[in-house]
Amino acid sequence: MLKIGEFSKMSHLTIKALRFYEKEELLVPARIDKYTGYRFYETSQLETAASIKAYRQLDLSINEIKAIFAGEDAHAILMNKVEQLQEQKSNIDIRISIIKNILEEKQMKYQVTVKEISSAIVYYSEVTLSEYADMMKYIPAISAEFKRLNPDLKCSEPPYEFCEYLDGEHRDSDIHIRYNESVTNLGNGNENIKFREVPAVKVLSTFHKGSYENIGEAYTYIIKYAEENGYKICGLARECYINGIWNKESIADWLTEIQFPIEKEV
Amino acid sequence: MLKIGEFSKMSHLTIKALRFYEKEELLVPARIDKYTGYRFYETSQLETAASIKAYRQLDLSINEIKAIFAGEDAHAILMNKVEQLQEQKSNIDIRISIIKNILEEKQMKYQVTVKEISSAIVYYSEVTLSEYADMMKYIPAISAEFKRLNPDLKCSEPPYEFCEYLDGEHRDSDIHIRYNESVTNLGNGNENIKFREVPAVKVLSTFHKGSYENIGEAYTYIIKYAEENGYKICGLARECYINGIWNKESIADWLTEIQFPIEKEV
DNA sequence: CTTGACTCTCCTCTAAGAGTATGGTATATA
DNA sequence: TATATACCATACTCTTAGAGGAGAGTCAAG
Repeated sequence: MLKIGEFSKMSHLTIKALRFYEKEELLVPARIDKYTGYRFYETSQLETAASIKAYRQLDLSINEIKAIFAGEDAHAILMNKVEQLQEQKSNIDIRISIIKNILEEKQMKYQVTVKEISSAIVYYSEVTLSEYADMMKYIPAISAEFKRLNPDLKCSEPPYEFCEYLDGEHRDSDIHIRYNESVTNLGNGNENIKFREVPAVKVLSTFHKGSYENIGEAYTYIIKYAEENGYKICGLARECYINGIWNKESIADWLTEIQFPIEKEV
Repeated sequence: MLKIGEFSKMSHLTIKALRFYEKEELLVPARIDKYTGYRFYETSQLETAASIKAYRQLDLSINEIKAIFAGEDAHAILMNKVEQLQEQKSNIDIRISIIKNILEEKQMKYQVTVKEISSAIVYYSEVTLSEYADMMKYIPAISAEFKRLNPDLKCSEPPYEFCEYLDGEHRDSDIHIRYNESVTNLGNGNENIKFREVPAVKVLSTFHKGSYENIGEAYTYIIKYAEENGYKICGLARECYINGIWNKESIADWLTEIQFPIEKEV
């Protein structure tokens, strides 16, 4: 009979771990002294101890080991574990790729995140602007027309409004855009204003601060980021206006989120 | 000013996470109502929220993010993180390889673990046996001679005794072996009994149960295991006698540990 | 005034032990 | 026999990054 310290040395498991395994009923001492509470192990229990240690080194949880000891299909459990490990590995690969990407850039002006956007009902309107600056006249006009047609229809809270650029390329004139704003229900449209449901989607998101002049950088960055980290863009970018001339005096305070729908992580 | 629920929706962070980030002083609401305790955020804080989210997706800890926000060298932190992730990945690779190895075997008779053996002083004796069965006469004789030479020298508790096979191949006769037993101090030797210090080493370990007849299986298994999982064997195998004829009647209860020194995980 | 939607704080829970405090036990020595 | 030391016991807290829930206060609409 071995006291816990001796058994600990022979099994190369810590005393803490041995006591813990007893509590978990994974490795119960052969005898426990009734009066002193001292635990006594048999050398034959070294085998079980070694099994536990081997399984733990494979990253199996205590419960998985218990299941194996209880006679559950060890093969299935191990195959399952391989899958888990593979997935962990591919997650790590993505992270490494992203960090390396950031390190190469030497600066971290843009932080890109993955978000799940849930589906929403929006009213929308398409128009061709002669120049970018017309946007700030166009949006209030659309918004006003929507309100006139649907005086009782509420916009979502918090608001979700975004612009899509339909040309698929950057333009300084004749900019064909679609303005969207999320609402609670379908409403009345006309030739300018229509309704649709935009489906739930994953997006790559980043925030651009300040003037719209150099917002192109954010687009460039996020597109490069997607390419280099294995995300596939599967839709038009959404430009979401959070702060701008309508509520912030200082251009430095303007804030715009850019979202790129993606298919899935590869 | 946005209430926590609104800010949560816009930032795609949970309310729980936002309150947690406040407690950690990572993202403190722009204003907290003195009487109600309600948190109010500014839209401009979405940027910080996005940064936190981006860093979390890269698996940076809260403390690392705090360090970056506090102006510490983000580059260094990220490079450090890449190293961490690489290491995690190679650990996972080893585990996957081992599990696949096990799955191919279809049976799991042997569990292999990695152990750190600390350095020890041993007395040892080398001899050539005409047959394997002579071992059980030889060991008690050595042990007796050691005691005669060193009546006051104690063996380690718990005992650590092992045999090394010096031939580097399996033999049925003329077996050249070295028997070692760990003691607390150097002692008196002679032409049969010598002392040395065996250095600390990592070993692959497995337990063999039952008769010595088919102990070769354990050797085969562990060698194959080492090869297939990138461990490099860097020394003679040690056969450690735990239970045997001297204390167990039933052959089925005999227990032997086999240890293979390894260099490092590749 | 009530209802329902929000929000608050405070508590516990996660995995697998490590660390520490306090007190009992075994054994060797003086 | 008394004690010093090594060992063992239980019980508590701590680790990550929040999630889940209880119970109570707050806000806006009807």
